[in-house]
Amino acid sequence: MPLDSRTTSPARPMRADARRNYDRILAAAAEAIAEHGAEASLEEIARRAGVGSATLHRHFPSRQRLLEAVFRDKVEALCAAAADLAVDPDPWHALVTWLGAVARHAVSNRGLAASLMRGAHDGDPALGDTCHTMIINAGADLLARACRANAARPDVSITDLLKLVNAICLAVEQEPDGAAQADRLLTLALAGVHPAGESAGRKM
Amino acid sequence: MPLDSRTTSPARPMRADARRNYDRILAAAAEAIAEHGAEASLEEIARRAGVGSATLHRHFPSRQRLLEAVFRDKVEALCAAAADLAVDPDPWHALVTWLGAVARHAVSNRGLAASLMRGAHDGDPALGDTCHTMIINAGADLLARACRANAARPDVSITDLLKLVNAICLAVEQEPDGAAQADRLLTLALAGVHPAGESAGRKM
DNA sequence: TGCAAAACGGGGTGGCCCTCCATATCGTAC
DNA sequence: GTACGATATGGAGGGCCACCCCGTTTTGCA
Repeated sequence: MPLDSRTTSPARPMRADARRNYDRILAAAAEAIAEHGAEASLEEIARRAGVGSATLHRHFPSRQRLLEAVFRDKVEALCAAAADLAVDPDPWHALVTWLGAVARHAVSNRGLAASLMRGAHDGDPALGDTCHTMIINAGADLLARACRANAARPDVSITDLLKLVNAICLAVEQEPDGAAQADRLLTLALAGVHPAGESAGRKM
Repeated sequence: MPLDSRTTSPARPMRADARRNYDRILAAAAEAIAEHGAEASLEEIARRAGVGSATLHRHFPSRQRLLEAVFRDKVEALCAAAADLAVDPDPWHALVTWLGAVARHAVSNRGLAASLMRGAHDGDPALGDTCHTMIINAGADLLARACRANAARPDVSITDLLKLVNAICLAVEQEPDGAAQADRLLTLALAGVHPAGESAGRKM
């Protein structure tokens, strides 16, 4: 798993000490975020990692960057899950299952939802494959398949769906039974509020 | 409009200077929140109001309290709108219209959504009629009417709906075209993602 | 082994939230 | 009008934070 482009690209490899500190910070950040959420103190992360705060800021110029690095492997797992589901015989079921998985990850990794959402607009434009675009690409296939099977409305975009999922997770993030609530709300949103779902539901 | 219980209840009226500062802080907070969202600096609000930070903290022991005071009249407007819609001949339309209004308010008053959501659990329990419960009560009637008319699924609660609305607003809050996106997502969630909305949409 | 480039981190700056307490102001009783 | 207790004030200060500067150390290559 590439931790940083410079660790893999031959352009200019990281120095050994830099690499070591990078990894330490990442590990400390994962711990801290699990405990205190995405708002964890950067200074405490540096302290835990045994590096100066300047070193943390040099490796990760913004909190967003750090979150992306920490969550990258989790995001990759989601992308893999999407690939697996791409062969599910029921495209709608595949889509719904995957969105549920996204929601579960987002709820259990506090701050993932917010982090991914922010990535959409105020992240550095230079950063090509952020977690955000990775997830979008993974989901787009599932949605396209569902559309082709006429199982999803054609005017729905994957961005819409992911925003909905992230919105829900963001909202229930700090409730005790977040996972259950997220599941409930997501099901509700996907099914619609109308009892039989006839077209009246769309006239709004 | 009651600004503080002590301004109306005969128990112990506020002193004139206290009242003046209370109003100034409220006005400054409204300005600051409109500019910087609900995370606006409390110190800056105090500065704008021309009072010391201690005075702000005395009048509003928590940020939540301040937000509630600022948003109270807006919330009251929403409650009034709900009352008006309660006589709409089409209960589903009334419900949807009202939720749309809630969303519009939440988007245009950055932080309202988050503020109301937080009010649900970590607000002081002593605070009886928070904005949160005011809105819940207002919406419950509309939903009940829609249910009675078989226009909304009976297993949906007003809490679910409001959470959904707030989630959406929270998520699109800092996008440039927030209002449009919120509308889009809300419509989507209410209608469901399925094209015709047949029961498959609910099996998830 | 020598040395330039790369990386480091202590400490400073400025911001934030919140609290204490000496001081100023208000409302009332006379 | 004045005196006085209750009430309200706000500046100073503590603790925490993000972020940056720059003298020092480490690294890796020649």
